[in-house]
Amino acid sequence: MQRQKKWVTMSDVAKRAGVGKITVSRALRTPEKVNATTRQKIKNAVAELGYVLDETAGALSSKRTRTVCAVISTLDQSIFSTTVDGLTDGLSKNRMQLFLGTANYSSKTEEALLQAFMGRRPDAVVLTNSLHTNSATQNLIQSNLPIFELWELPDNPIYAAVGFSNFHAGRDITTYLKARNKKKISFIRIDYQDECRSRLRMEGYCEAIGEFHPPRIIEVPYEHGTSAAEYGAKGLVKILEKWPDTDAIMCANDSLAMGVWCEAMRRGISIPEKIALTGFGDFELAGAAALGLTTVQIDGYQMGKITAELIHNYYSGGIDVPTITDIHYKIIERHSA
Amino acid sequence: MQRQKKWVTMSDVAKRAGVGKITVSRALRTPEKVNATTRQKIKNAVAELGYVLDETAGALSSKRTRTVCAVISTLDQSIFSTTVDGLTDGLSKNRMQLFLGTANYSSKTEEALLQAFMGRRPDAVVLTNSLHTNSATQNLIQSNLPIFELWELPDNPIYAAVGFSNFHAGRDITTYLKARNKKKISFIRIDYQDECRSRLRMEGYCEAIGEFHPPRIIEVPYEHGTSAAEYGAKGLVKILEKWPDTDAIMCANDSLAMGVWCEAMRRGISIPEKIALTGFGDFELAGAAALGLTTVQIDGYQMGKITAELIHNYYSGGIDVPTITDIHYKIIERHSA
DNA sequence: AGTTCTGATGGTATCGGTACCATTACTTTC
DNA sequence: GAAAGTAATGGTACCGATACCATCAGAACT
Repeated sequence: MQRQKKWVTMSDVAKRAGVGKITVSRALRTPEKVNATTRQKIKNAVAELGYVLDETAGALSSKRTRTVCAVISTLDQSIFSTTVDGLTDGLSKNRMQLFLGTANYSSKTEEALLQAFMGRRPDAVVLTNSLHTNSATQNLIQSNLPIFELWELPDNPIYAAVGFSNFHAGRDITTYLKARNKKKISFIRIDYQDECRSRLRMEGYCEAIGEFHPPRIIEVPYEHGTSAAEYGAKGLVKILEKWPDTDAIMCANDSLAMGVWCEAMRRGISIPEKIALTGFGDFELAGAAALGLTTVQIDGYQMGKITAELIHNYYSGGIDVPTITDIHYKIIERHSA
Repeated sequence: MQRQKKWVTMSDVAKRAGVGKITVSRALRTPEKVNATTRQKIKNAVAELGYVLDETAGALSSKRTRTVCAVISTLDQSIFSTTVDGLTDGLSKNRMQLFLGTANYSSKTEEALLQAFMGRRPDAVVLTNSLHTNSATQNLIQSNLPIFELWELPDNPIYAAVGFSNFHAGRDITTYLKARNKKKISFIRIDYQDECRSRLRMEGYCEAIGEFHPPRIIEVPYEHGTSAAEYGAKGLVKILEKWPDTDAIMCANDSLAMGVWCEAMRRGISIPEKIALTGFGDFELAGAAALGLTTVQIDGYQMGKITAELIHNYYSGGIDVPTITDIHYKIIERHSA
């Protein structure tokens, strides 16, 4: 282990510029409150010394860390990655930074992570896991921090939610298939632990199917190491066995759909002629140059960016943070259905 | 804006447990130095008051923030996402947390981000962009912090590198194709700004091709909004025009390969019979249940985890951090080549 | 018995900023 | 012309931990 650099302090800058250190602080935080000449002197001193303001110390005295903690299920192959991009971009515009942690679809891990994050005294907390332990929820409420739940719109957000209705999305894409004269529609999903969003899409499917025909659902519990595409491929096989007259398959996400697609290819089943296929998420592989998959598009980047802005508003005062921010979704019609 | 919660402090805990606050600090940091009875009293007081240690204050006095700043090109559809998962997992084991920022393949943005991150006084910095501005490099060196460059092994790391040789990987997969009796091998890559890794793979390809035949390279500058699959599809078209006798295509990443694959499907070109295809990265879409793509696998999660451990070692003393940590890569043979 | 060592604990200064209040000079208002 | 207001700056007391040194009791050694 090597020695830490001796950082230049604000007092050093103040001495060099011939002013009080509080004036240096003001020149950096609220330049408009400092005379232009003084400001220039300080600016020069900062540049000459290579001074970088210590946010750590600032946080302690101002009781604002300008940090946000986000707990994500996982980033790997994940719909949340663009949201994190949006968050970091949006936050850095307001001199804020993001602490990131991954909870692996486990609300127990999420709880432990949140505990550790509380020690960082964040100004806000962002969650993408949909289910939390009781204890975690209690701690979050008691922290009195603005908590943002993303990628769904729960009935009772802890503080605020930014997302869309997975239920409605599932319902609408089912309706889309019915409108295209599909008679027998099956649904595939992976059942992740502590995760309810794909179930909500499924419930939307059930509602839209209604009396049309008995629901045809393939649900597989998630096992570590198995890829979504694999579940999709196996799902198709099961569907062909159980319900050979299926003419449309809805997948709870695009990766599943990719598995279905490839398995169909291997078996010489043409999509969409024999079976129509839809996904969810509009991943890269769904694009026209790739599978050309009809799917549901959600602007995850925007969701992150909006959340960052809401956090900023919360601390700027004046503007109330809405409990629910619906960013909507869009059905993207492509070749597969 | 609402009022912040009044946090419980260490003094509150000390009062409640009937000890000095320094003993509380010790009980939490180095429990073995505190008598078991005292420790229990403190533990009770902590639980009763719901105390969470303020790392912000601890950082100021100990001059160790227990944070790491990572600048990533992007997380969206990115090879870096598993690395970030590995980093956060590895760090949280040692009570450290990750600050994340995205630089969008621009070294200018990276420089600005690093400047902001320096204000957080991190204990280490992790970079995945391969190219940095001069000024950023200078500042990093002067910071005297351990800097970790990932996903390549540069000749002169700023401090240390954890990764593998993209050059060798590109060379080896070319050799793999030659060994399978491929006679005319083309290469496709996207030219990202401030990013050199896929160029290194290409150089590996060139070396392995040698005198075998003149290099056949399709390079397209990246434009925002165009997906890699799209570049792949267009790349195949160009190759068919320029070099109709091509019997193998190497793609600089799996997303490109997906575009090639799908375009080949649409044109009735069979893979691997007519054209063999390889990718890079072993994304989910490459798996056997999906495309069955022969590709190069890199354990990005492990890379992040190892980096977290190196950072821990750096501060634990004793163990020197190696300048180069080669995590190697593996050619995964599947159906496509 | 006197000296030294170890284990357990506490007091005080300090980390590097910002909040809060005070001061000064100069302008504006009635 | 006195009172009040405003712009620019500075002094001092914190924020909530940890570092460093001091203290003290009891064990172990000479």
